[in-house]
Amino acid sequence: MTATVSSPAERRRNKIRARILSAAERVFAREGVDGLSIRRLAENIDYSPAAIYKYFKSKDELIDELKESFFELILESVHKIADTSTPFDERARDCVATYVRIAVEKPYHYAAAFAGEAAADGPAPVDGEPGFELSKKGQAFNVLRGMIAEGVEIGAFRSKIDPSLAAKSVWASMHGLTMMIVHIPSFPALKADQAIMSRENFILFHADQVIRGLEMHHE
Amino acid sequence: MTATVSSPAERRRNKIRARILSAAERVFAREGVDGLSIRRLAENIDYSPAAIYKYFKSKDELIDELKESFFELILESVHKIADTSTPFDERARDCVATYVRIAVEKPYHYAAAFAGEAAADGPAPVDGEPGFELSKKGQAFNVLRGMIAEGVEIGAFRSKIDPSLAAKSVWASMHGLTMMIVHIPSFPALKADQAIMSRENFILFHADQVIRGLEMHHE
DNA sequence: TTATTTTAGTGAACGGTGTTTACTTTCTGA
DNA sequence: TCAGAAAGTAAACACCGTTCACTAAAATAA
Repeated sequence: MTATVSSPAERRRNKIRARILSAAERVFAREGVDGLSIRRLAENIDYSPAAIYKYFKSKDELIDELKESFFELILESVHKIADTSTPFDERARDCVATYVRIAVEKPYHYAAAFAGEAAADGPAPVDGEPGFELSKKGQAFNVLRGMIAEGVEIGAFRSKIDPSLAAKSVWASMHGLTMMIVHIPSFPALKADQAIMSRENFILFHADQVIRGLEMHHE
Repeated sequence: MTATVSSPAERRRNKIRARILSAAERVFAREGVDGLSIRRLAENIDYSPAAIYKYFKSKDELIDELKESFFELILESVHKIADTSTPFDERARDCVATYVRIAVEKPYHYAAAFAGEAAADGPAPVDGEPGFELSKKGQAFNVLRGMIAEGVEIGAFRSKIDPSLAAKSVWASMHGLTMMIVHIPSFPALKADQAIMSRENFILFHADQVIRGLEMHHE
């Protein structure tokens, strides 16, 4: 279908670019941004350090691509669940829980995806700013907003809720849990004299808690 | 009252240590952990870089002290509100909102306080592990747990809630909002066609949302 | 007071980082 | 075929945290 617009040279170039990225991905997933140095990376793929700069403007740009494709993974997974036909409550809970689960599997990716922004590429786009809607992160946010709008429509959530606003609040809450788990390996450990809750169950508990904040109160 | 256990030498030493810390604090608050280099710091206070190591074992140790005294500030502020006699609902909301406000005033401190842990000093202590109760972070957590326990006692919160567990969930939610604001300067921006909510109001909205998750549902 | 030991502070170096520049080689399009 | 672009490199620049051998000064013991 798609005409082969790429020349052989171009294809070879993309292949090497991809090889660099995949080598970077391996190191980054295991050791994070500090463990990944241009020099080590270059040695891994048998190039000189300077060669990397023929393919990427900077280390930041390289890592940005890793982060973006990581969020693509999250987006796919969440989308898959959002499109299910399971009952709304369950679906909503699974959605947010999945977000956390995937993120926790690649802690360095997730942490870096947020940590880098303030310093680097200038202020990161948020909902309502150009660029956000296009980013994978932005698309994931839109899925979340859609679900909340659906909840309001079917009467599960309070009617005065603004989906955009609520989505940000829910996102913040799930982001917080994720960061906690990512940064504090033993989270959520509990005192010896109390019932120990597994991480998986805590994720569900937290998701329930967050969703409950949106629900109708029949008083 | 307190006997002067410190020799003149010791006092002078502490004074220089404090001068190093305060110079570090200034740079760190403005430029974060990456902007603060031992070499720059040494130049600021007219010492050689090596001199710093007579007072601190490593850069990490120095920064740990900045983080700890930052959380002392948070703890103080939250404690002050928790001990008020204002109505419970309001008090709870102010408590969590204050946590976010203080954190946002020193974004680099807050981010570093969590980001550093996974890599550096070994796994950070959580509730139930030795060391946590003593840290300022741990003490702040205990204030939060106390408030939730009070809410359960007076019947404002669902009775089946375990305060320790719920406190972790609430903490995660507020942590998430804080991180969002810290990392994404324009958070929570909204679309042009929607009502724009100020950061301050969003913090309160989020706090309400989180607390609502704990409340009794009268169905 | 003198002799000894501890402490404060330093300059130079080690091994590491991201990045740039000047240069050569290789490939490609006309 | 041949000019020009692109791929790749070695060497350097300007940083970084940290250590080590060393001197000078202060505290302690005799």
